[in-house]
Amino acid sequence: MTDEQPAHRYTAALAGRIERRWQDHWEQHGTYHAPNPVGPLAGPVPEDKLFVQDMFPYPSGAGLHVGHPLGFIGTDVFARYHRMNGRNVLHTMGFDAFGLPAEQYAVQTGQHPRKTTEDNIQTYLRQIRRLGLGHDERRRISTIDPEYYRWTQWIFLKIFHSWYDPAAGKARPISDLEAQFTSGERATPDGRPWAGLTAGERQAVLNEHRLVYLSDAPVNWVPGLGTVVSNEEVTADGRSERGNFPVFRRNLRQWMMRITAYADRLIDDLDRLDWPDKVKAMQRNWIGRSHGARVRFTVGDPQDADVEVFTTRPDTLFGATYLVLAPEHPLVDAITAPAWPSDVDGRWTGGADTPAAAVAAYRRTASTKSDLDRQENKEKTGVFTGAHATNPVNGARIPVFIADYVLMGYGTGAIMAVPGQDQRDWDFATEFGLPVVRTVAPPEDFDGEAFTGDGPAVNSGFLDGLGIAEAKKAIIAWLTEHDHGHGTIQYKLRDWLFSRQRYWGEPFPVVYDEDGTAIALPESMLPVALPEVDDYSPRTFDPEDADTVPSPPLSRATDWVEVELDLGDGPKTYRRDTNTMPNWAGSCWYQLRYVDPTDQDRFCAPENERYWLGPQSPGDPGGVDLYIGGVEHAVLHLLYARFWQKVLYDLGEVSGVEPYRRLFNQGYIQAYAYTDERGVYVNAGEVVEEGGKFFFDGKEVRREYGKMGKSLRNVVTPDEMCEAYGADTFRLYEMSMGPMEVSRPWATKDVVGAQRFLQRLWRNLVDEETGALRVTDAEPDEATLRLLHKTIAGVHDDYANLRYNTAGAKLIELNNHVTKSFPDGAPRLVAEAVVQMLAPLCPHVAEELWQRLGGAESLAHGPFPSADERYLVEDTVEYPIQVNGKVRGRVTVPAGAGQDEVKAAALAEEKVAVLVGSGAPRKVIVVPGRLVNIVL
RNA sequence: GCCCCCGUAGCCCAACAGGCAGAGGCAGCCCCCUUAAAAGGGGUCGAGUGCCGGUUCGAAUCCGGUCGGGGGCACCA
Repeated sequence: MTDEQPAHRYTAALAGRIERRWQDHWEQHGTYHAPNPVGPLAGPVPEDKLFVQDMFPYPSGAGLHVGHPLGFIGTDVFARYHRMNGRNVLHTMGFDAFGLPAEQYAVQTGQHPRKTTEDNIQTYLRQIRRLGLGHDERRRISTIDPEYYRWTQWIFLKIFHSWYDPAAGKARPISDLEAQFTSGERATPDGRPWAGLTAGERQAVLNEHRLVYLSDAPVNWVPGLGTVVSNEEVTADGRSERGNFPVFRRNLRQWMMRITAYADRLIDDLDRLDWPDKVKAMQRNWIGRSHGARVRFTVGDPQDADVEVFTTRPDTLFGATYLVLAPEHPLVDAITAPAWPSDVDGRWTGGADTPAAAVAAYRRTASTKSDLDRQENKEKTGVFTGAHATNPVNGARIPVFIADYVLMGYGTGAIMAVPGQDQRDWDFATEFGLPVVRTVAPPEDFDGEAFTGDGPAVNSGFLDGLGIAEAKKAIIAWLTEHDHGHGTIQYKLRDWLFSRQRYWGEPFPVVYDEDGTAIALPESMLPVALPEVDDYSPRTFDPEDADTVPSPPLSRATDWVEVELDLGDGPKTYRRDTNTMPNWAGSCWYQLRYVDPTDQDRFCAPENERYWLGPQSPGDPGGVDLYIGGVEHAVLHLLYARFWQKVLYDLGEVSGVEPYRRLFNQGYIQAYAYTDERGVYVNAGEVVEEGGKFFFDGKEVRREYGKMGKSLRNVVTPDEMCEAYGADTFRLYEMSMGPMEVSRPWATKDVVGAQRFLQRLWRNLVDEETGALRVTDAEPDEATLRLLHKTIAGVHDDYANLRYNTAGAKLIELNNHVTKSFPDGAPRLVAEAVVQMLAPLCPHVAEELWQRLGGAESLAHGPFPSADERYLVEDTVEYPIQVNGKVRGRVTVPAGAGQDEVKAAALAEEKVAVLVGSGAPRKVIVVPGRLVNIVL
């Protein structure tokens, strides 16, 4: 059938030939090479630059489906548009190739992860090359390349050798801290002079301050993965984000990064970013800053201990009728009374004979509950410790409980319970028969339980009558003055757990001496290469078995682990750290390496960093000009990368405080999937629709909507689309489906619309039978010029604002006009402009047509047409005339007509005149250039 | 439970800062080309904007409520 088609029709086959030709051309000519100010990639640089970046892809073994390139094409169109308009555009793509998925894929396929990962990268590169993305391929990087991770390790060392100086509000070299201790400017923790401490003691003191430190705190242990993971990688229901395995809290010695030191700056600088509000909100929420106070309660009869609580509502202190400690709270044993008071409430004892027995039993039950159980079951439980505390503000004697609704991990692990103003406390108080004292007067008509709204303080002594805000101030001043507490800020954010017990990651540039002291390796020993091992598979465990311990694969590489080094005091034997970094490490700084991918001496030359990523104006945080990716990294990658950027900024290594100035979340391409009567997925490509029902192989199937994936049997690949329609058609279709940020269903049957448009456009310029150019030297008429310039103006605006769907529509509209008005071929003037405007969306066919039109050079660097104002202003305006808000007629008046003129013309219009009748209208509204509304 | 976003022709989507509901594509229908067909050409049909109420001369657009869909957070003191 194809042999019947005209020889020069723009078919998939022709598109394919054109596309391959131009892809080769671009590669050979380095069309998308963006010059740097200095270094190996230096060249003449225009002042006006643009750095566009896609979120670091992981080269999956499954290859791409049509959803993946959506963002890549989006950035490419934006980059091409700006490149055509004269800017120096940096756009490239590398690979985030370390990490669990790569390792799991390798284990599955029985091949070394380096092999599978590198193969996958090749597949990926082949797939994205076919899409015609204008990448500077000199800047391809991969996190698994030792020349890349050498600098990841280098940054780790920088962070390790730093501490956060709260006084300066920034990170400083640890040597500054050491100098402060040496000079006595800063006292040692126990007051001894610095010189009096042993070397080990000094290191221990410094380690307390480092931004990277080893910690024995409880961490998230995932036996099913054989590794620990960070808080950010644990889902709300207490399972691992990857693999969905149970997560257990265990004390393990692990590397942590002190991201909490940056909590305030990470929140405050969000205001300086051009990011979706949703993502900002998620980060604010994750960091969870809350202002409140710490209050000390004396516990015991007589005084045994001070229990400190954190509260965001210190103003309600007079209403605290009991205290609650987390079951794991370290003071519980100390305060638990030897016996119940004689009049103890039966509900408080848990049926035990002594408080100690009750506490032990309660702790046992609590520890067997998973986080999920705790969350799902919001019934309040707890037991009385037999102890009482004294409310510092009024001397009231209040009982102390333990209950699992108080979490050890937040605040101080202890609360003052104010049932009158807190629903959780209300629920507990109701369950246990505890008194309620309202300290904020609810409105008259309030019929709820705890009242959390604002109102005047009551039952609160010197606070009475004050609103919440003033009462907080007053009570904090009182607590401070009487040494019962102080105002404070609390964060939900925890330090970042930075080690993994996996093979496929960056090794730590750290060794341990015979005492087990961690020693950072000197820069000269970087990179610490990942050793080749036979058995790289992680030791995983029964996912439910909490009592297992991690066993890093690197610990089995004994001849790598034991190493003889001269670290200053002669050759000695050390043990290497056998953990690897989390896969987030590589993506924390990759934009810096894109800027200077081949620099041997530094992770990025400062001149290049300033040019591409530096602040552009006072107050500008700096960063990538447009960063496109999915919303799923809102608090993982994006938070970690911001943290590293800030540390590097504090240390003077980079000029901007933020890595990504503007963030844009593209939507997802989703797809229908179909299941048969057994619930088994059937090949979605073979399902047919009939009368609103769906059939596969003649049998009705059920339709569901969601992701595209192998197991759902609904994957459509860009390769298939390029084969069947060509890459330009595919690009155009993806960009036409809707606005970039909206998720939408994939519909292969709709792709033909994009292809028809390109065929029509091609036909307007090229004779389908002979291949000859069909462009004429005819002067376009006025109407065509008006439409042309209106289109140019609109398309500029659309491209600049990522509205590619409407840009495409405007080009179709213009082309339709050309088809109708110029059956003998397009006027050259119009043809050239159309081709130029098409180029960002469909670069191959645009290059081809441009060349046929006589363009000597690639269209990649322009020209791009600009609109002539002359054709944008109309000489006449058609006004719709509304009568009481309904359109009843229309008049055409000169564009310069005054309001009175328009009004007169409107009233004279015959249909309107009939409606208005003889009486005068009550009101006539003339909206200049828009419409007339007559109110009767 | 709390917070955020979205509901416009059969489907995907336009409509800038309240001013004529339709730019574009798919499907449908008609016609042309064709022995025939369509991934060809030309044309055409099609919703009053989820629902209720308010503000306004005028509401898809602003406000309140409600229903439906999607997302985030969730015993964080």
